[in-house]
Amino acid sequence: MSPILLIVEDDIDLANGLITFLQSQGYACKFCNYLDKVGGLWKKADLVILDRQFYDIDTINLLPDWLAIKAIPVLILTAKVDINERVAGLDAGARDYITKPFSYNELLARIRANLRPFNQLEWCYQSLKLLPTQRKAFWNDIPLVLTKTEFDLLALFVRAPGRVYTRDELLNEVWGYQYYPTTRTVDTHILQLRKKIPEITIESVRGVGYRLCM
Amino acid sequence: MSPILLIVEDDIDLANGLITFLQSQGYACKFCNYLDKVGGLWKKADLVILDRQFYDIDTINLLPDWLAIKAIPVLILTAKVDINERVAGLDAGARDYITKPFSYNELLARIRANLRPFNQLEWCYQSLKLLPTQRKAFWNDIPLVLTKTEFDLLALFVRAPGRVYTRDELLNEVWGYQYYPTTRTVDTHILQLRKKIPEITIESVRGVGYRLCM
DNA sequence: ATCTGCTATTGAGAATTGTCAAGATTGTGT
DNA sequence: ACACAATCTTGACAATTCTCAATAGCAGAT
Repeated sequence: MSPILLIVEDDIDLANGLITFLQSQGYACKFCNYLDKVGGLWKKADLVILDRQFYDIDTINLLPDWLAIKAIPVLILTAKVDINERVAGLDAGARDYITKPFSYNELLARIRANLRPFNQLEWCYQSLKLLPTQRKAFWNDIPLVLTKTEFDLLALFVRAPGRVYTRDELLNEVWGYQYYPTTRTVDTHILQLRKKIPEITIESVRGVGYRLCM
Repeated sequence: MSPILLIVEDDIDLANGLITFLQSQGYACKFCNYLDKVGGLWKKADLVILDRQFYDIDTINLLPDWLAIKAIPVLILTAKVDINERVAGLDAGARDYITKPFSYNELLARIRANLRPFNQLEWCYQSLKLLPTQRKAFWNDIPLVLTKTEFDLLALFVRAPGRVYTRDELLNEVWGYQYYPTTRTVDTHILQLRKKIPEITIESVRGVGYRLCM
């Protein structure tokens, strides 16, 4: 399953070039040149390439709101080379800052570098260790017996400890977009996890969803 | 508990300047100019600033081994500006690549960006801190217990301190367009917030609405 | 002084979540 | 093809928490 890149750019020619190149490198690309559609696409992306100057709007002002939707790495693309501008961009939540003109190869390297944490071989949280490729989980190196759904659910939480996932988000991420069991199903599986690994705390956030405690 | 930075650098003068500056910014620094000691210090660090050219050694060749000890963000510092060199650095596992001469402020921003966990975006107002993705709120790092509605309401105010929201605006933003309880409901929740966080001032603007004071 | 809008408090009802057990589905071995 | 086991889904019910409207009293504006 190849990572999904979201490209937010007002210059369609530049975007087209980018998309062609990135697709040739095996990335699925979504393109957006309407700001009001960014929010919807953001949810489905794994990494965002964001043009800082979007017509007359400075996109870093919108960045915090978007990151609140889903915290994923953002590479800002810009013509501004001023250092204070870079600092502002990074402090707004961007992972990286690339000035135009840029080399495709460098962009690619930075995409790889920022996507890397997502396809790590090993996820750890406290004494909990997950090996996603082997689909094995351990508590203090003692193997845990988890079903497929339980593992997927736990993996999602471990990748972002402390983050609150709504039931809808969990259904999307774990069960997939096409299939919608009732939300009771989520609860039941959370219950299972809590039973199987009493050492970890999965908090309910009333009215919102669940969170793995930090 | 301040983050620990490991500085691997052969130029002691440069390192001293860096360390002085970074310590003044609240980071604990460890310095290393013997490569065989890097491994030991690596374990204890939260982030590494690595000079690419260490005497006659290209440190990116050692990077994968070090990262195997512990996967932490590495910022490479270098005089090499060539793009292929940057790509090589990032592909070796570095999170970022900074070319000399560099600005202290930009370095700082990149340290912050790389130390910040993916989901740890913050909205701050005075001693009030909100983590939107975690839906957690703190006053002076003391956690506040807020319900969903209270959190949403507070988040709205914190994102625009000083701005006056009318009751209608609050109903739209927090409760959603479709649902209209009486406006008394807003008052009740404002009251609740004031009770739970006496330190912040939510002003009533008579005849208009409410505002978070600056 | 009067009126309008704000504060404060309460309890009923609504909504959400925890828990369990039964039924449906899938996978496995014979 | 069959039986058996493991897993997933669902609905029911209880327990809990939250919301919101109604009320009364208060304060500022004109």
